[in-house]
Amino acid sequence: MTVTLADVAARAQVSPATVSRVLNGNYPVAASTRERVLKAVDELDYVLNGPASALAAATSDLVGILVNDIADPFFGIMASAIQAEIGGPGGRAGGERLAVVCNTGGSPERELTYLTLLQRQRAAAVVLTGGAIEDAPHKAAMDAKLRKLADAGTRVVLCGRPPAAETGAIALTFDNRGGGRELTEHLIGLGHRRLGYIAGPLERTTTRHRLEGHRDALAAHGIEEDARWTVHGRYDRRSGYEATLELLRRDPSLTAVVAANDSVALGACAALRDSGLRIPDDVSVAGFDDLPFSIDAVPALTTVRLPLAEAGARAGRIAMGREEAPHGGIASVRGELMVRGSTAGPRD
Amino acid sequence: MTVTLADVAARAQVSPATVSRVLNGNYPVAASTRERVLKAVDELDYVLNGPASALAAATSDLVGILVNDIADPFFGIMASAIQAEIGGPGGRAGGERLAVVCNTGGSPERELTYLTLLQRQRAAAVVLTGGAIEDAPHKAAMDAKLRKLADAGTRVVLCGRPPAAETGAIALTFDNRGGGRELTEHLIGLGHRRLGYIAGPLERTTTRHRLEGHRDALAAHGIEEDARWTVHGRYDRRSGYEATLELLRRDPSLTAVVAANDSVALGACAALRDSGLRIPDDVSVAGFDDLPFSIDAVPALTTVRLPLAEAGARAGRIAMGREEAPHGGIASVRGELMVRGSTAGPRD
DNA sequence: CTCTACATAGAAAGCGCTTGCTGTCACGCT
DNA sequence: AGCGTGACAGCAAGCGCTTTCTATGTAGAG
Repeated sequence: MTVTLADVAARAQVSPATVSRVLNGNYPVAASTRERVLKAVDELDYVLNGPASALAAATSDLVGILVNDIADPFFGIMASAIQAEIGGPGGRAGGERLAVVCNTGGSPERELTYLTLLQRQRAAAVVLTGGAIEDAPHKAAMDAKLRKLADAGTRVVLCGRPPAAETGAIALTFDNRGGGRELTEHLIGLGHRRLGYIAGPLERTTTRHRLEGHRDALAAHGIEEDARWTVHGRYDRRSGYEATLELLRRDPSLTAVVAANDSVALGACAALRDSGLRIPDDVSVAGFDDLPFSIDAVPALTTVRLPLAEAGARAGRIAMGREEAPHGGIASVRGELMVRGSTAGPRD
Repeated sequence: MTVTLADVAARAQVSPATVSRVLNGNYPVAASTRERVLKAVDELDYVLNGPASALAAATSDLVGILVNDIADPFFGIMASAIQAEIGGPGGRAGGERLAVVCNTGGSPERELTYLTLLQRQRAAAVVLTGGAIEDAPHKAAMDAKLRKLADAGTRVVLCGRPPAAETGAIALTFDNRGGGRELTEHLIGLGHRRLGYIAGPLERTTTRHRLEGHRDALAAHGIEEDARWTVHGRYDRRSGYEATLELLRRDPSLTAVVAANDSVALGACAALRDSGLRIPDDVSVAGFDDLPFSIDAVPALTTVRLPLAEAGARAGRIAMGREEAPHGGIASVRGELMVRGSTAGPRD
């Protein structure tokens, strides 16, 4: 049968209480006793029963990380950074924590369900990554859930997601709007006047913010936007490919294409090439995020670098209470424009 | 305070046992009673206490997924597929399970520690992805651990990892050797006779298998390998870049470079370009895995496609007991050679 | 040499849930 | 009418651990 605390206690000739104290190390235990206990633990190959201690202590060492798509490096990088700070094994933090990465697939229901599951596990903290969904009822439900989690003592941190007022959640928000503006301004500065924009899914805050930044830039430079210049799609390569063809169909005179993110931009590049257009000679292309592969595109992608790993690490530390939350519980994280080969002045 | 089962029972005017049974749904409960209970649950906003039920039922709904690097799409894709099958929220499987993605960072200790943590949580299943580490003591420790997990009722599945004999683990192994052989044979078929090989870290089984396949192919065609043609590095772009420069330094007459995986291949491409060499005109390049971005390289990468998502899904189903394990507990998953623009006949 | 104080160790009461076993009805059969 | 039989519902005993409170032994203080 499975070895229990009591077995260890018996073997070490001490009470279960003592064994527990040795294992948790927060109560004075004489060195000799401790040693005896440790020896028994080792000999019996004892492994603590997680659920039992969680129940008794009313705390758990699980930390939830919600991501839209773990197969996407955008989330993978953040998750990795968060997890490193959570201090799974190897982390410097004392107690070993288990990071639970939950893949919502961008679905509102799953987002909520995962939160419930985490609440059920009495998670020590929860980090939500990536943009939120802009649906009033869903947002209300999420906020209520977050509030409840926070009330139950779970630390809630938003990483790359807009603040959720009144929920007690700490927010590290990406300045998508600023990045979008800067990127488009760069293109305008190069002389572009007819810019296509491949946006992400309509209902995501990230999509809206980046698009707003783009439009802000256009407006600031007196460029009137043509409704045909914006196409919505998903945040993936395929979508970028198709959207670009659509854009080209609508207005073949576009001299630049701004994509919702790097994957979309790569798809755009492929579509342009397949259409016989050269980058950046005929059409400039810009992405967003600066994922690792973006520099390997040919030509290398001009994009806005988001400090994914840094933000994730910070979110992780805050979740662990190892770093103070930003003032007001909200911090904006800026992106950095990376100008590379995929953008240049228009031909005409 | 927090709402407990008893509170719900009181409100619904039934015993705690009945509430539990309604919630777990595996015991006959009259429809009217069930309704009353559900109503109370809803009204009180009750959330089951995970640790408590895990303790009482001696089972948990946690499933561990061990990956080397969650930021790497190779693992991200598998993790995503596994998770989808595990049936987190939205999964068709009945009980909702929480996937715990553990990032080992390729470290043996962390691998082991995570396994202990999972054992502590009494995980329902554990899926280990990617190659194993070839260190006898570590392998022994891992096997012992896996054996223990299996004995405790945790289903253990290896996905893309060599079988671990006598541990009771089901293995879905990638045929890295076969893929490596096929890839190099393709190059040889094109006429290449001087092939550089950028291998991964020495201590990984994946590295060895792919390299062995490469050498098998060389041997089969009577090509004597020059020791200078193999360089070891990490499985990342950077490493590929540096290794390629090293390879070029050692033997500038190489006409092809075979990389340990696609990221490395991308780095190799960059290094070649930076060295003024054209791909594939001057040097052919081949990768491995066929990650999504590989097709976007210019020229598109010739590589061996590994059915990551399919294998992950299968592993997930097996872990959930939703699919029968392969005969003998071991199945080999083949890769498929994808010939694209980055390889062509040598110039001379 | 007695008394107080401190450092440890143990006893025992739960933590919130599951489940085997024991009722209790209401039927329908003989 | 009597009773076997299901279909439900409840009782109560834990699951394995943490932690408060209490007991004990020893050392320094008076």
